[in-house]
Amino acid sequence: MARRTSGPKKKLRRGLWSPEEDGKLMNHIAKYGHGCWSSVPKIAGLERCGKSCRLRWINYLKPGLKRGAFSQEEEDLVIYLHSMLGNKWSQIAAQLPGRTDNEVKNFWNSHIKKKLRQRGIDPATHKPLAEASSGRGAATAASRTAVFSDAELILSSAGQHMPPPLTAESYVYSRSSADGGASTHGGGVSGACSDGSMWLSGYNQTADFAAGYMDPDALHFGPSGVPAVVLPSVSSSSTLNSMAGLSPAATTTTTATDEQCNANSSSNGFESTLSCSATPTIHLPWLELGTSSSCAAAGVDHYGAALDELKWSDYVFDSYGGQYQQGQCIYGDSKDAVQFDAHGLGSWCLN
DNA sequence: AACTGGACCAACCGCACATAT
DNA sequence: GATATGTGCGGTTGGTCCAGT
Repeated sequence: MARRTSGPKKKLRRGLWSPEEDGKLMNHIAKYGHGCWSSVPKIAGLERCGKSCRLRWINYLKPGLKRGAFSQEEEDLVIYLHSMLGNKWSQIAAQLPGRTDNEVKNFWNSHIKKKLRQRGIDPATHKPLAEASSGRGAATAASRTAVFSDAELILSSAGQHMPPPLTAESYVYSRSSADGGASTHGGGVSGACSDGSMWLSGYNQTADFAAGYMDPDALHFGPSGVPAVVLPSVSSSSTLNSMAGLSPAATTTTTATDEQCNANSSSNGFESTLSCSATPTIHLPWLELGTSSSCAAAGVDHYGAALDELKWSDYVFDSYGGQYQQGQCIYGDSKDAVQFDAHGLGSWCLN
């Protein structure tokens, strides 16, 4: 962070970004990478502060971002991760390929909060509202710590910018059998490795790695050679049991089926049953967890926070390897829209 | 048609932390 | 060690859209 003498203060633009500004920023980053954000606006000819450029890039322009509504699986995963991590939006977003912390945060505040309240669940504590309002369930991280004792204690002790370490108690949704069986659900695939660890796939692996969402070092290969994120094997479910114990309706049963990570939602969509082989089946009335998300939830992989370690120039020119969608237009109807070609270099999209 | 209120979301703000000088 | 600067994060704000009246 070299110090620089700032020149005369120039009035900076604020508010929404124009397509022209986006084009300038994308062209600049495609050519030079962002390097030092404070210098980006000057070099790129933008009347914005570096911070604003960084935000615009991260939240809107960066390749690989998903736009549009959250899927049910994503929603379930957000709820689960929030129950474990609290308002650690960046960590939550790291588990949702293509989603940004800002997007997750907005989605939480505008959709999920309301949804949970309608179901009588305090979105801050993930406890039933009555209990949450009785004092014991004050909306604090401390209360969550009490609920998710062993896992949460470790999570909360982790540095703010560091992904939490994994413990057996942290990820208790699935204990895989050793047969390496796989199941598909909602576009995702999960299964068990011979060492008892869990694999999960279903994302666009190339793009995800390129964007830094997943660490290739964390890969195992599932059946058919599908690269998958390896999740730690688990042998206990104390945390989930404690979660289940929060609700009078919570029950645990044991299933002896070979089904991997089944999930059944009751007809009213209020109660979900997670069922993994040789695993206690956990009913979480206040968590509507879908199948893939239940497995994905188990994969709060600590590699996700490597997300932004990669600079644009790194993943465009090294990792991306020309995998970025050719001809993708940020502004579909704009003549000024920028495309990224196979080498991640910007070009103008003329419609 | 005009107004109002709520929902949604992009962007800003303030703070904490890391690091160079 | 003190200070300045850069970066990242979470909270908040404000603009836009849309349905309801």
